[in-house]
Amino acid sequence: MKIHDVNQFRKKILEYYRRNKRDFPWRETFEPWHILVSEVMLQQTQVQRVAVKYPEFIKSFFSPGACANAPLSAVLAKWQGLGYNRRAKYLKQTAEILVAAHGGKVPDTLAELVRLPGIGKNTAGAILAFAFNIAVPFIETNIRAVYIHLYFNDNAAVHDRDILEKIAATLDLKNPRVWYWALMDYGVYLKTQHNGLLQQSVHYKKQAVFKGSNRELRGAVIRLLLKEGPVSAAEAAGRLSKPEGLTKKTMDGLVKEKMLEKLYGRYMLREEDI
DNA sequence: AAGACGGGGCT
DNA sequence: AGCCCAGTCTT
Repeated sequence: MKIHDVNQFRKKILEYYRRNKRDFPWRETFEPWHILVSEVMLQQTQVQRVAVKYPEFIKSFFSPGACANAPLSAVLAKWQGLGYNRRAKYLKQTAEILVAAHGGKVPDTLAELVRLPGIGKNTAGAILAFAFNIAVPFIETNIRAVYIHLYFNDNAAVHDRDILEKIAATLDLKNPRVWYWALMDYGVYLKTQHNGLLQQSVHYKKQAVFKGSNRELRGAVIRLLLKEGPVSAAEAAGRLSKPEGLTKKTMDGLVKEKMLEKLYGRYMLREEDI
């Protein structure tokens, strides 16, 4: 189905939303730091998993100051289960910048937000909409599905730049917060009804296999370091082989990739860093 | 433009 | 065995 009338399109989305709104903890607050935290957590991570971790994380790091002052290991510990651990590092760095350069507050302009580590144009747009009710076009996987289905249904190679044009043309300037919530909820629904919507995007790409990868090993090593403190490669190998069920080939990365050294450096998990 | 970057749930 | 997840950063 193709939609040519903006009002018809808006009505369709908002009507669905009125009846099927999803409730999440981060939709019960407009507090910018809390919104920012939720948006970083939600990058490439299912809402159901974030819904479990978010409240506890917010309790521990209620303000940018609380996050900035905490050791990275503490932030990482609360992050476990969400994946992509560098986001926890970005979040702490962002908190430090907010304290040092923004009076401990989240800025309300796109230009300032995208300068923060781990915050790109899409997350920045989401923060502006959900924290400040400021309307800027941004794209995200569920929104992408909506526009592909309703505006580019017969196009097998849709570019985000063309979707963004439609997003701009249909933007709700009065209440972007509700509009984007509605778009996302409708996108989730559409994806249950139609297969392969996202494959119509030229930006679609398959993920590399996780099992047996360095990513799998890194995740396991981080968990071990957070639990046990600094260890040698030999100790790590001994502790990981059984409980984590890693293959020998995967474990070789500990030595070959100098995995421990890299992770100690990246996440400051040596004795002297803590 | 392509890869790196976690981990879990669902089919 | 794949597919996908409220993406960002680096090369």
